[in-house]
Amino acid sequence: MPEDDKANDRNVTLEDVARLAGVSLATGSRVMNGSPKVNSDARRAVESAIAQLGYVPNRAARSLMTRRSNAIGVIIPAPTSRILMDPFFLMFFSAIGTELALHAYQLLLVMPQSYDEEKHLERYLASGHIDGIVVTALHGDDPLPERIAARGVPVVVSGRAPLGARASYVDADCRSGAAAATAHLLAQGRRKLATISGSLDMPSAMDRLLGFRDALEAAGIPADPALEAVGDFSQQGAVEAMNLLLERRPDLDGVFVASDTMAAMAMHVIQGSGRQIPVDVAVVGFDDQPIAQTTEPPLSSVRHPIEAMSHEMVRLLLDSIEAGDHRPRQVIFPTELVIRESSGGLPVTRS
Amino acid sequence: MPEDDKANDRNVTLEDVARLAGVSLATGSRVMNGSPKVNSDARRAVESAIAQLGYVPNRAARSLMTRRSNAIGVIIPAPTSRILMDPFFLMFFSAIGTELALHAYQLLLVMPQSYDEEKHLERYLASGHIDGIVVTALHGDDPLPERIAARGVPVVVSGRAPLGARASYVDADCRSGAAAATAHLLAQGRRKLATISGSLDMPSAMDRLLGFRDALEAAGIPADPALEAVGDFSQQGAVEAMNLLLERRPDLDGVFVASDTMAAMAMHVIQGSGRQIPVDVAVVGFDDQPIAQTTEPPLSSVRHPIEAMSHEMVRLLLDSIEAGDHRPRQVIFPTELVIRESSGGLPVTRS
DNA sequence: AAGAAGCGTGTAAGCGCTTTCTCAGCCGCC
DNA sequence: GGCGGCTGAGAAAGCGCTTACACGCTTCTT
Repeated sequence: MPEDDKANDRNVTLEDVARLAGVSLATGSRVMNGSPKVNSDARRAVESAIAQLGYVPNRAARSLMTRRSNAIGVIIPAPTSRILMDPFFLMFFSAIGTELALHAYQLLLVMPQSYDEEKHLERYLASGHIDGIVVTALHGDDPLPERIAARGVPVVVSGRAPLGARASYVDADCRSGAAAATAHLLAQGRRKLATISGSLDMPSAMDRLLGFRDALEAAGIPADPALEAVGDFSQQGAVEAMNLLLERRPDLDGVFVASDTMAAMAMHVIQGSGRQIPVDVAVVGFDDQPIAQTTEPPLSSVRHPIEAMSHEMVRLLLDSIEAGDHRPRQVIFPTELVIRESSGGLPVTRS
Repeated sequence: MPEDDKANDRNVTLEDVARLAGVSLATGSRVMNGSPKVNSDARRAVESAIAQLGYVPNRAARSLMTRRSNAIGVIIPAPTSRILMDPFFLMFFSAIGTELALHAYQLLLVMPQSYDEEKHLERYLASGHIDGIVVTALHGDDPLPERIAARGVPVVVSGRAPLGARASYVDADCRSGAAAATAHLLAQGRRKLATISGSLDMPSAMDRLLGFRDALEAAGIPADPALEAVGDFSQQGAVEAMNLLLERRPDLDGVFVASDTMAAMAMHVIQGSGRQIPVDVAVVGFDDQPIAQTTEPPLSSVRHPIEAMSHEMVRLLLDSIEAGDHRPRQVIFPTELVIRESSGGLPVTRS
């Protein structure tokens, strides 16, 4: 109570602003919405009144009129999913959230498991509380995006959307990236290449595996199933997969791992077995997350632009919302191989 | 367009429900809000109309009247913060979100970095768009909780709140937990105990270090600064810290690590150095996350009830919101030592 | 010089809901 | 049998905002 301008009983309303600026409510509203048909004197008066009063528009009232919530929902899969534990997600949330805030949209976290029935979730999503939806970490052919899109709510999927879904998606060209990483290992003279993949029911995991095979095939090296192990994007899965690979093919000389998080664990296993990286075994990861720069030795990795992709997802969504154009679009971002010491390539000069 | 009940131009409103049920709007509203003064016949009629029409109340309209948003904001620190990468956070979000959904509240993610000025953030938080706020991962004495509380918005801090802040907090008794873990190592006959701590500007990290020291002191063992290393709750920090400890005191026989994520990494370093766990070095972690059960050997850890704590946070917040009682409260949860193989204690029987 | 056209502004209608106020109907009471 | 008290339900007033519409003023047209 003493020092602060303490919660006023009533918040400042647009009417207060208009009164102070000496204009009508309508003009005040027009200024707030950047309408072009308002005299610059009036605009300035309103703007200064807004600043002076610290006016923040009431979203509820605005929503009621515009039939928009200015909120987009991010659906996150069950927490039991080990994929969710990947730091990748936090970066993703954060990029999406930051971009949304720029457009004065709110980010709502939606947890499907808190709805007892799927119907409830769908109904909630379609009830106008959310202007658009981001769906992540889809397993296989989840029907949710299609269902939501069918109800007229814009949806954008992170990663490839299930075939035939009326949803946009943004993805990285994982397959090419994986192929490039593998080709890079081959170019270092490695011939016994293994891979640790993610859960194969996720398109992104499958793409990375296919890219790995592509590169081997292009080099005329026959595929060896014993050199392919499934991690599930979890740390423990990676440890198990790496142990399995070393046991099955002790003479392997290179590994392509489908995520940096898993790659870091695989490196520890390799080193724990007495092998040197990259001398005995070369390693390339995927995602180019911060951890890639701090492993010992630093980890070569395939970078996909999380920020740019997140921004693109937001752009697609807002476009769709604001233009009312709900045709699905696909955007694929190129990946880039970042070579560090772990793959035995030329170390990049430190920047 | 073909198969679905497609987005109707107009959503179902309470008026539609009331008409179908043959009652007035007011009665419909009373049923929605569980008012006791409504005849059971009328109530049933309304309820069946709601089910039949799939009515979902319009939050905006409701907010406008009640001056509540039925949303609570979770403030997440900068993504650059390495702490944020800990899976702990996802579990935390998920527990909070699930609990909120039960109470028909929404979870809003708020990212401070997307506000160009601190003023904007505060103004936004205080403008009635959010009924209550959860603040996490505070570094040192962040003034934010106090500022927000001063504006009359209920705040609950995860972990100890800065001294003097008018905010509630929920924390685990980390100090006792750490002491118990350390005492357990001592009870195994270990005498050269090291610790890897978190960033010491975080109360929870400091508490764990203090608990470690408490137990040593209680056992009459002099503190040895060379046996204390600071990780920063990151994987890489843990690797560096463990390497440092082994270099400084090659004969150490036990380590207490302030998080399981770090402990898992420390275990790899220990094993990579040719030492056996628990024979040569016993390890105890903190958090009892899923990873503790899948390390090799399984990791002893200090469990704090994330779910229960998250629920308590939500409870405090909703109490405060609904009762209008903004007096700060503190709730401390006890921790529990979970003994697995890594500490050399008796292995628990597999369940 | 009178009407068309355009610009900037104000007036007022509502968005879908909650809640106060009012009142009809019914009980039991003296 | 008239009256207070009680219960349940309806009418209506907004909550703070956007926006269609109307309107006065200036600037062109022919």
